[in-house]
Amino acid sequence: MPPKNPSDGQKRPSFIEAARRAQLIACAIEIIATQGYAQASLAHIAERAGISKSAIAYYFSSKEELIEQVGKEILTDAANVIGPQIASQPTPRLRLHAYIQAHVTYIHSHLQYMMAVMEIASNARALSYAATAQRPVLKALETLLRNGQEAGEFRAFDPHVMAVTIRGAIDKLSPLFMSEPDLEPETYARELVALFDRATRKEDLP
Amino acid sequence: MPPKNPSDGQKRPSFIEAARRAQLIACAIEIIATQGYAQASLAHIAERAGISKSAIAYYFSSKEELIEQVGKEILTDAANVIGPQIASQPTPRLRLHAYIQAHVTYIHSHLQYMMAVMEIASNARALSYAATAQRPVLKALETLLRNGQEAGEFRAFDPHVMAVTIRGAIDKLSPLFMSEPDLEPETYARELVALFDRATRKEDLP
Amino acid sequence: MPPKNPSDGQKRPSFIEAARRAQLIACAIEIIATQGYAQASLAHIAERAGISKSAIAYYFSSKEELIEQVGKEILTDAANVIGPQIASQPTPRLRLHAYIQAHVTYIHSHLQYMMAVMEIASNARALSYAATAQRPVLKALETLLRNGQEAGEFRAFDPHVMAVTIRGAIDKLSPLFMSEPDLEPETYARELVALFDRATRKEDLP
Amino acid sequence: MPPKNPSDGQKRPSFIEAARRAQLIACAIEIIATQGYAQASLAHIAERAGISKSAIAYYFSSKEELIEQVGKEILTDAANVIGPQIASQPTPRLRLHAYIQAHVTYIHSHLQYMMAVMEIASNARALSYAATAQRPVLKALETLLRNGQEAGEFRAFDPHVMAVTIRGAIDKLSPLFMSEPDLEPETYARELVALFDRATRKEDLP
DNA sequence: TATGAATGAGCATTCATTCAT
DNA sequence: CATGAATGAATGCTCATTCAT
Repeated sequence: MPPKNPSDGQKRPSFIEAARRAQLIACAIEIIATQGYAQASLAHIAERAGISKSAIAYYFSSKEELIEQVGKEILTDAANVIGPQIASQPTPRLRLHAYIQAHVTYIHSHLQYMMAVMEIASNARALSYAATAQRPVLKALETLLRNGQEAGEFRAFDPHVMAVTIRGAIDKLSPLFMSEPDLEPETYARELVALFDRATRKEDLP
Repeated sequence: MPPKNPSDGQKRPSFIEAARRAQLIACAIEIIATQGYAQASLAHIAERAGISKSAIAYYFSSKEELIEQVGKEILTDAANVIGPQIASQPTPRLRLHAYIQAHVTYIHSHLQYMMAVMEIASNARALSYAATAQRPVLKALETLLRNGQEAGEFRAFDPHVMAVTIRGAIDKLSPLFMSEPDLEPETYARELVALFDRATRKEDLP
Repeated sequence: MPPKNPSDGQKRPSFIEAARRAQLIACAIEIIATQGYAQASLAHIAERAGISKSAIAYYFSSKEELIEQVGKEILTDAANVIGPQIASQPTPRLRLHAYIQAHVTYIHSHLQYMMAVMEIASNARALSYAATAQRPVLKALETLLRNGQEAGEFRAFDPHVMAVTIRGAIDKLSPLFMSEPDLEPETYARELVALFDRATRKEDLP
Repeated sequence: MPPKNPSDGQKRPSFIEAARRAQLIACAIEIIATQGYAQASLAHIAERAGISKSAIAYYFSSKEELIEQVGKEILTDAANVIGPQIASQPTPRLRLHAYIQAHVTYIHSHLQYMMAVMEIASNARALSYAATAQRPVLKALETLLRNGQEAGEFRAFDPHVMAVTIRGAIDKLSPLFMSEPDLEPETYARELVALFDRATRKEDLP
């Protein structure tokens, strides 16, 4: 039962263990993304990983934990890549542009991950974090928008409505890129930035 | 929208059949919307309908068919209600306003139906129509937008991007109204109309 | 799902259902008694009954319910047979004799049932009724003994200790008859009655 | 009775082995007694012992052997404590009194051990010794009783029946003290001695 | 028209055991 | 001396489906 003391100081987390966990998470992502959450049984995941069902139990105390790790893995990576791109921008308006731009780029290049995380979000009603993880994301976006309004860059829209709509546009990206693989993300991002720039900007801005 | 009550005990064999089908569809919607797709087993549906599990097989050749009928029922009703409201508008721009307005209103007043259809869409990957049903909807919206551009009402955006984004905003409505029951649909609709009006309109329009 | 409304008025409980339930209970008893509680998996029970595992689920909502029914079935029958024999006696002393006599006879002739119920009692820590069912039995015996003391038939012993000891003697019967099949129950009963008669009776009685 | 603490780091290979074995046996007893036989998986035992599951295999060839050792350990200790107390008595009648008295006292002060051994006896049907271990105990008690009869101290009862009944009374003690922790063992012992003294003694004795 | 009965496949999980290191 | 890694078997349970009546 290795996953006892994850921070044990000296003892390295047993390289092979980390590898297996990563492998299993990767297999789970693959299956969820390509065949749907319903097909992501431990048996299927184990089969794809080429190990036995019980080996999964050896690394994850339950299926729920595995799925949670999958979600965390993906969302953490996304946040690490996208976050800095937004934060590096000097003004709210540019941050909004970066917000959209970064999301489009990341989603296009991590399609499988994104499909997986969306499958999990919609199917894992039982999983606690699935529902809760979305709120802070929305709140952060609302804050960005409100800052823009206070800075005089944005017009007087309802930040909640605007934030929800932007998230709606972003959440459409995964299935979109999935069903239209030839879609160019750069073009799409430019269009989307323009769209929300017009939707948010003050009348008298250039 | 409630299934016609089978009060009239006439001999017509197709009547009772239609009633039963409607009843089963209604029960399925209820369960899917309130308890999630995973809970919508034939056993649960039959139990709620007060009939035997095998009776379902009599009216629907498989669970898949039942779920498909549920989807069709809901989407047909929505189209019947929303469609005319859009069509009655004289110009593309007003049609877009009506498009958004009608969707917000309909979704807010048919939350259960909408939740059910979204549950189905995300969980029933096997169902063929789930993916395909979305295409014509999107195409119609794109046509509306293109008409507006041709009529000189809209600016030169990519109709595909815009259509997807509008659909994204609309698809967010069900979970939104679900988690924030006090949200006023009129206010939300007004904001959303304003948002996309700015996103679409020509610079030199008032 | 037949086990819904057990008292439905007209509708007979579907003869075949009663038969299957009885058959499954009988098979469970057999396995538990002969091979031990640990071997009484649904798979084994189904195999012995010649049906599929899922058929068990059709008649019993869970394994726990099946086991509970087994326990109830046995204890009810035992109470129905033994109870009247005790109650028919005019005095506490004779009731005690009948108590012992009836238990020895019943257990000897229902060895399998008794083995099963004891297996269940010791292994089913989780099953609620297992532990609780023993208390009233003991309390009833204590009352019998106390009545005998008040009637002047018994000496001044602690009824609790005596009751526990009598139950201890009775609980030994099943494994005893099991391991010594040639033991004559009549002789054993006579000895046991004599034992507890001396243990309970007043000095000055004949 | 606590496992000898392996404080002395000497080289003798058998010492550390004995310590580990004792430790594992102690952990097994704790778990079996407090959580039941069903919870006594090797994983749980290893966890409580703070070692790995596979280390158990190093000291015990199988789970069965471990459990057998647990049983032997407990029964040996009990025999060592109780045996001399009985043997020290000069007459069969006093030996019987000591037999009961010593058992009550030992069981009350070693409740956990006794609970463990009873759990094992009822759950580990596969273990050969479980059934066989009881026979010599019973035979010894029968001999004691027969000696008393031959010495003219006891009346002419069936020694087998009496022995089984006395064992029945003793086997009831563990669950009794468990469910009624305030029960005074001295009082209980006195009552039980009196009970069986009357059950065994000759009529004409004082 | 409707049901009760039954099934086989699949599910997540637990367990004692084995083996290379 | 001890562990981490892995497994196959088994368990209780759910489900959509089938079939005779």
